[in-house]
Amino acid sequence: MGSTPTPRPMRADARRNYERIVEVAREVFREHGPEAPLDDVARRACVGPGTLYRHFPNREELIAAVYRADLEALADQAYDLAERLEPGEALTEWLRVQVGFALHKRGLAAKLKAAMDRDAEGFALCKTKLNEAAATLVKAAQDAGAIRQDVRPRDLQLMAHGIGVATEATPDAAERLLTVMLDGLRPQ
Amino acid sequence: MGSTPTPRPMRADARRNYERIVEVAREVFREHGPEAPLDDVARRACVGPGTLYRHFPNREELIAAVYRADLEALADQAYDLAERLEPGEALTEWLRVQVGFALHKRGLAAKLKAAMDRDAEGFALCKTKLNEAAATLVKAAQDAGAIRQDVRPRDLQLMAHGIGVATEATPDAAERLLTVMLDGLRPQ
DNA sequence: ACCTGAACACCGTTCAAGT
DNA sequence: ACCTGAACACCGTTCAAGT
Repeated sequence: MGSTPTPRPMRADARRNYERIVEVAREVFREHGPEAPLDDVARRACVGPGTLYRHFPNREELIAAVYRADLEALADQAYDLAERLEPGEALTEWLRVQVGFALHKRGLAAKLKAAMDRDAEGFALCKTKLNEAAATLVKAAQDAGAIRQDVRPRDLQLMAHGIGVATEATPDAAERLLTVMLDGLRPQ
Repeated sequence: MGSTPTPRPMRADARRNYERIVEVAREVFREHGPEAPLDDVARRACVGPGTLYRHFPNREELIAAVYRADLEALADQAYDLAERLEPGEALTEWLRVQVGFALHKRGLAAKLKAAMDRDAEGFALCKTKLNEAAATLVKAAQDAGAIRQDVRPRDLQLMAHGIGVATEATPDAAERLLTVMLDGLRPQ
């Protein structure tokens, strides 16, 4: 399988560069969207373009590095919500959070999903975490009779993503779409 | 307002070029997706890149020219369905068609929506047509009590778009998402 | 080993010259 | 008026030289 053979340690200066690049990339993506020139990232991180490409062979890998942490936080939140709220509410809240995440991100959500669908290396682990989190919430909600049986965890993520990207330009519609979707999720 | 002052007639050879470019662009976009090099389009249409840019100052305008007809057909279908089916069914069918349109298009749907949101000149008219078609179907369905009152025509288009782009890579999920959405649309 | 930055390739865009 | 295609600018990517 294409599993990483040995995640060999990094030399101190290499690690420093790696981390500065990720940090700078986050800023640049926020300022200029996910299509911002990678040369700008390299320049602002004070490294040559070659260094950037050594660490991140393509744009998707850099995006992965930047947003991995956010996605893992999203997975963690699922378990938090599961502890604090009843199953139906927990799932509802989580979907709300996911839509919020997709919103206001200047086309980033779409790029993120594309990268995850294409199995960008850097996403392998956090993709699993997200899937497991979704499965946990959905199963609990189904067992509690809060949502219908004929949806899969994946469906919920897709819906949240769809609503997020669709309403990116008109966030006021997001709430109405969520309402419809949540009503549709109730046992019919 | 920024309305076109006079859509001056085109010389015969200019019109020929214009139409060949649109035709070729449709093929190229289908083959290589909506990011295909415009130079390829120009080359295959046997015109210089300058000619292409004269007619279509940017990629979005070319995309508009290519898909305008499809979108107007989509609007026409709405009225067809409204005649042949009862209001609820007509709306359902139309949403299904819209999702199908967004599907299998290699990221085109997202580009299309972006272009329409940004009000690309070429879309001005067919955008209105689509909005009117959606308004007609939604009003009829609401008057018939087939769907809830608290959704707007725009919401339905956004949902269809969202489902389409979200399930582009996994079309089998589209059906399940549509079911949830349609159930959520019923008067609660 | 890793970094650097010049060099290359590609593609969108412009514009002077031609018809 | 419109078309042509060379030229330019921009940006992703590679690689030889340096540390």
